[in-house]
Amino acid sequence: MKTLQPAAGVVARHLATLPAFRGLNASDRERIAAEAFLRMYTRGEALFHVGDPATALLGLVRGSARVLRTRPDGQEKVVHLLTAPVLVAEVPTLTGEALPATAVCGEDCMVVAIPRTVLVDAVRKDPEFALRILAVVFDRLQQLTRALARHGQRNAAARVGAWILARDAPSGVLPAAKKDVADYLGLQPETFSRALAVLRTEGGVEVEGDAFRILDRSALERFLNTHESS
Amino acid sequence: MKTLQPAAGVVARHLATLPAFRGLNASDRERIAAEAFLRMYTRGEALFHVGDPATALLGLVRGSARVLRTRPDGQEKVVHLLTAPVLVAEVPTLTGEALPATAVCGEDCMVVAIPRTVLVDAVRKDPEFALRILAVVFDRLQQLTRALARHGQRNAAARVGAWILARDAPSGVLPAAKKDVADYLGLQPETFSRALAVLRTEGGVEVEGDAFRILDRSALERFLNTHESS
DNA sequence: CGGCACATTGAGGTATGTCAATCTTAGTGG
DNA sequence: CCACTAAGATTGACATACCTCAATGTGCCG
Repeated sequence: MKTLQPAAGVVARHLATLPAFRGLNASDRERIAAEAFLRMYTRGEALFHVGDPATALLGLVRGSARVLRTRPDGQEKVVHLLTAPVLVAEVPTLTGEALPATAVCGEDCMVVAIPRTVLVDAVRKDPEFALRILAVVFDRLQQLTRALARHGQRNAAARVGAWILARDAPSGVLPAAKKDVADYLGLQPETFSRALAVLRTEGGVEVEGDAFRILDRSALERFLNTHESS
Repeated sequence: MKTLQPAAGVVARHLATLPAFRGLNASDRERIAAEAFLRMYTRGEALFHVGDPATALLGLVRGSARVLRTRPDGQEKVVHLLTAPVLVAEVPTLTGEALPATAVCGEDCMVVAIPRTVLVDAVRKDPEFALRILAVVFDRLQQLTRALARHGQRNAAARVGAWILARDAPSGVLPAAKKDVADYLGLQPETFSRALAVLRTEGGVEVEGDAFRILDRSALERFLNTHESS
């Protein structure tokens, strides 16, 4: 990890890319940016570990990361896949709780770190800002309940297909190594691999390395509909 | 659904049982209570439906309910099991989003409904209150990520055992019909039933009807440890 | 260029889903 | 208050999708 001292305004520009900060007026943003830090992380480095005090809200402005939860038996499960721009650890930072999970960079990342005190002040001064943060959290809750509803549901191929469709982009790059995406979807790497093979032949999806492309969206939707139930 | 006109102070007393409102000082609580409603629902009745506008925060003060998410194919999945006292729909109420799920009473319920405007005012006037709400939301996020991490993990019996252990009570009553608990845990009713049978013989757990009791906590923990992996 | 982690493909076992029949419980109405 | 009815719970038999183990292929980073 390396902390940068960027020119004034640079941090503010990065802030502006983040949800919840986009809606802020420019002067408030600059005020916050003045007290924030810019940090660089390298692939594989941890943004934070379970149990760490939440000293700052992190805005992931470049790169991607995975959030891991450690189970009693020591195994780790991917519970989130993060792609910039996105907020991380906003809730524990506000409530003062310890961080409940570990986050690891999937590639080199740039992060805007906003110290807890600065964030809490911002919420106190501007309740609307608190509501914007809540909107972000709401989104996260939605995603989680969706993921939960999806889990154990459908066969592996349909689950993967639904996830690709939910990415809402005709083409793109997997936000993590396949084994981590597999873990996130609750599958073994082998099953994930086979599921992709099925989607290639029947689902109108092209996958090469970590790049994917939806060749035939309607074919994919049809495939999902014909594999609705478990 | 039936709306009551209780004596002054009654609503305030119910409010005081709810997380996030407990910490409020008495006068603020009374002010909010004066503008809140008390509602009674009967078993099987819906507290709200997906897509409804979130007009009020609901404080479930008596009874229990299940929160359902409808999948594209029309099937429903239990994503939360609620037991009083607990807040429902606080986030969409604050952010003004539509309700993302449906909630159905598992038994007769009593609910304190706090109109959106009253809640938003309270948050605006008292940032500390906003943070307390965030703490509640944080808890929910935690539960969801835990549930997600648990899902697809371990065999059925271990998953059920872990859930019972997480209830954190030596004995109690299932918060919903077995089929709904099963659904919540991502299992078929039959599998759930068999899992309970295993826990009875090997896990030191007694189950009769909807009542359960942990006869031998260490036996249960040992059982879970020996069935760690999937 | 070499080593290692990841990805893919194959084969086989098993836990869980599915279908079906019986038993129990709770809610309804006489 | 009791009998009736329907929904839920349980148990068994069977099918299958996924996990596991293993071997090979591929790409990336040092």
